[in-house]
Amino acid sequence: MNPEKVVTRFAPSPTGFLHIGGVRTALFNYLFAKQNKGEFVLRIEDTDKERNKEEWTEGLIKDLDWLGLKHDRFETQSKRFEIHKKYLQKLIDDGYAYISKETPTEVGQREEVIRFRNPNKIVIFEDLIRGTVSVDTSDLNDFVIARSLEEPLYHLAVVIDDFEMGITHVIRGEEHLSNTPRQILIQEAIGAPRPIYAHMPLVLATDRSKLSKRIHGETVSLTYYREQGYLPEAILNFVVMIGWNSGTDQEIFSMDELIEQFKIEKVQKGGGVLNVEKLDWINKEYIKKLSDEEILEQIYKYLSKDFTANKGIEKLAPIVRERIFKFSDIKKFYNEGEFSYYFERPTVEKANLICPEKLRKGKEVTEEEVKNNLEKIFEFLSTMDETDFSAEKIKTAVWDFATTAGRGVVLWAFRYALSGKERSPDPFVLSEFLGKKETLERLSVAIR
RNA sequence: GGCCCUAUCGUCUAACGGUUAGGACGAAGCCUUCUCAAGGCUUAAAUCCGGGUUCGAUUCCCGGUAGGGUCACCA
Repeated sequence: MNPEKVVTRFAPSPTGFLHIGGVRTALFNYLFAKQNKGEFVLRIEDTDKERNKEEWTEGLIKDLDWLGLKHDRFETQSKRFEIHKKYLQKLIDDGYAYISKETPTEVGQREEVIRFRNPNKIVIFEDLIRGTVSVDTSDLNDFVIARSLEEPLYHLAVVIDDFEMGITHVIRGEEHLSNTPRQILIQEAIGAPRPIYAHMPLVLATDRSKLSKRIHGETVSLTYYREQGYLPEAILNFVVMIGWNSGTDQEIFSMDELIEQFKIEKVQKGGGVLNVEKLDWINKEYIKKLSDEEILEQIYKYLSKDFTANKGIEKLAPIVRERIFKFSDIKKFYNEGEFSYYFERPTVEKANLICPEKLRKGKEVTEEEVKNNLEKIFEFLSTMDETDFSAEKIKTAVWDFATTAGRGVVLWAFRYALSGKERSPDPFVLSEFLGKKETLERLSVAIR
């Protein structure tokens, strides 16, 4: 048994929305902690007073909560400046750091800062993902670790907090790889043990550059995906697949499966491009598992009251579920008129009742013929029981005739008469949806 | 530019040094109850280049090339 309890942390700075790459970092930390029965700490790194905003912190917490990545402990770095100060003073007293006179070159810069006395050595560390990394710290110079005793900077605060919070594994993005040597230097100066590092490959944009809010816009924030109607499970599932795989053909994982199967050693070294089409596919896989009620809830959310007030709206749920990749597609389909014919009579162009050439199998089809076919269907359906007007029953009633007369020709006209669309669900599903009375009326309109 | 990291289909990725280089998304085509969706099947599609090591390199080593990250009194 491991005598030391695993503690990981996700340490964002509250300077903006949670980034999709941040989602992945948080997830990896979460998974690693959970699979080792450890602790997952959320630490807000807000030492930069200029750029931080309280609202971003709230957003971060909400986002993580929505994703279901619950933290076991919450810390705020800025509240710990007394502790940082204590260490800083000790570093100075021990000669590891010194107060340095400066000539400010930018506004806000101080005339005195605290610099770390660089021992100029070669730092070698083991990375769980990358293996041995070796860096000569000489060219780092005596870097600044605090603006003053009360104002610690990132590197110092991180090292002290990781130490004091008992962080055993630092799992973070590759952009921090080059920060690690100087953090190790500080660690050694304060006598802190070295955590185990794991630097994850970056999530890349289509052009293979690092995904950044500034360059790639809103599509990097979690908020965007939530608003688009992606499920949190799907986002997590998608993001974990960038840079990691189970070694099997499995692609859809529940959180429990991830906690069990995730292996940090199997994480890829190279960065991975965010592929929205794959996200769509994964999301659809999750949507398929949703109940009618859950789908209906989204229909209410994305569509106007006028529309959702229609009687029978709940029957739309199974149809919608089959067609959408993400919930915002509901709105999109609505705008494209995909739902119009369920509650409103469509306009039927006589010429369109004749199916496209491909489906006619070389035969000529006249309007007269189509009209006769529809009359036949009308007759079949007229004899049916109004209370047992199911897709299955309707199909049975019409099937033999359609087969004899030519399915393409008959069914196209039947479907088009009901929907007025070249694309729509099949005529049986539509008939059931509309009910006997409305179905017959639409048929007679088309015949007339 | 210095330092660091990386390199298999368009994308995400499999492959004890020995495979017809596998899967998934996407694309194309076919089938399934007409269209769309779903489902099934099929096809196209990759080891960056050059040297080694080895009987044999996608795999190990070196070099090149390309890409990325990072070089703050931000995190």
